[in-house]
Amino acid sequence: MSDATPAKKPTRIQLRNRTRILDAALEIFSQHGYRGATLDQIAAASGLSKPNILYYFDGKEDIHVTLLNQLMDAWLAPLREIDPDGAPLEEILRYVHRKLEMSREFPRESRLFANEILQGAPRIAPHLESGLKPLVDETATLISGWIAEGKLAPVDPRHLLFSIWATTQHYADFDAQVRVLMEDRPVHEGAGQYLDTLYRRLLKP
Amino acid sequence: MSDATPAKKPTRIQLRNRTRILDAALEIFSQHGYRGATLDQIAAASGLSKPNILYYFDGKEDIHVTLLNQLMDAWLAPLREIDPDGAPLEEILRYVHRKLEMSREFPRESRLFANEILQGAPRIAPHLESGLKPLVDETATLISGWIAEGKLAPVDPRHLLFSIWATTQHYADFDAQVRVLMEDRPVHEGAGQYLDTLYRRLLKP
DNA sequence: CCATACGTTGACCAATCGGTCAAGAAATTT
DNA sequence: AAATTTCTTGACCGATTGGTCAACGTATGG
Repeated sequence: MSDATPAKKPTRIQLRNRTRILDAALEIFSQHGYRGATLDQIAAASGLSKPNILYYFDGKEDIHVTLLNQLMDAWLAPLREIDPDGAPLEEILRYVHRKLEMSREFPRESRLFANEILQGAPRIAPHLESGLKPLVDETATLISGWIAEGKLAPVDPRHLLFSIWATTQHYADFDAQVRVLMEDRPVHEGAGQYLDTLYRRLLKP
Repeated sequence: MSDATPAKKPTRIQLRNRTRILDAALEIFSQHGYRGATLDQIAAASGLSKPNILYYFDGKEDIHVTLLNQLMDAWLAPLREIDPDGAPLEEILRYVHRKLEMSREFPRESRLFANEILQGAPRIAPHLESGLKPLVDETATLISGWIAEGKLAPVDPRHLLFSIWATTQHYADFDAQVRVLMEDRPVHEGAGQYLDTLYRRLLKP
């Protein structure tokens, strides 16, 4: 986006170290939030010195913003993959399972996002407005069309999306609570089956 | 609970100031998280000086723990009010609406809780184990009984509770996102109607 | 009205924070 | 292998943090 620097050619070392830093930062930020994370923690987790980290990024906020930018793309991808020409119910269910899978595979990303929204989205608000909102509007129109054609039971498309996000991301964001309450039970399998039932019964015309 | 101090008689002033501090702290903690909140912010918000705050509480963590303790009670109350002798579907739906109402009326408490769980529940874990878990086990047994009697459609009771928490608390915890996507639309009314439909269709035998 | 406990605060402190800098170590180019 | 760019870091800095303390008000009961 705002790439003012020409940034001619990223060295092997640059690429490797930037990746290391971002991975360590994702771990720390998602665990402690923006304010709770410290550069020293990120330095320790990445195996680099603090000044060295500041050599690759302009500062703490720069690292955080970079992470959020990367995150938004991955976050929106599943929504983009909903096929307007597919079978409506199956398309929605595929989206649900995809989101649930992301909660299991990328819990740190989910928590990073949750932290940011919880604090009022101070750094990601522009992305919500310019990236997420148009896509949600578009998807809502698509779903409304499906409903009008009688291919889905009538529900508010936006609240439907909210509930899908809430129920799937819950397993990543509230993992600490889920783990206490589920003890040794297998969580993911049960969740997949439950959510499938939930949205199938809701949406079947 | 762990009231080691005799604490003979709380003065009028003590009660008033402790309340002030806790209210201010709830505002600050829920907005910035534990680490993001500062005693100076809490002092400013409560209208007291920082040393005065330390006169009423042993420290930052003491304030936070006190808030979480108060919160757990309020959090469990609706779950306790599910009537084993009531009509199953209506009891669950009443619980859903009650939780949604709490998200609207006490969003700060919801966000405080979400923050704590997101960080791995470092300070509230004991309460989850000793307070929430037994109650959830009990409720799960109750719901399983209702299902066995054919009064509810068969679903995993624990995942059902997770989805209720997730969908209702979402409107408080992700308010920043919801507000962007809903613009001027009335959020709460639509949410109530949507969730009613969602859980009615899921649970109707 | 005064003694004693309660309440309040400005000034201060050690620790930690994000960030700087100069100087040296490794690569890379010539 | 010399020159030049890239990479790395120990030492340091000002600002902020949670918390302390001595001194000063203020309520209250005898």
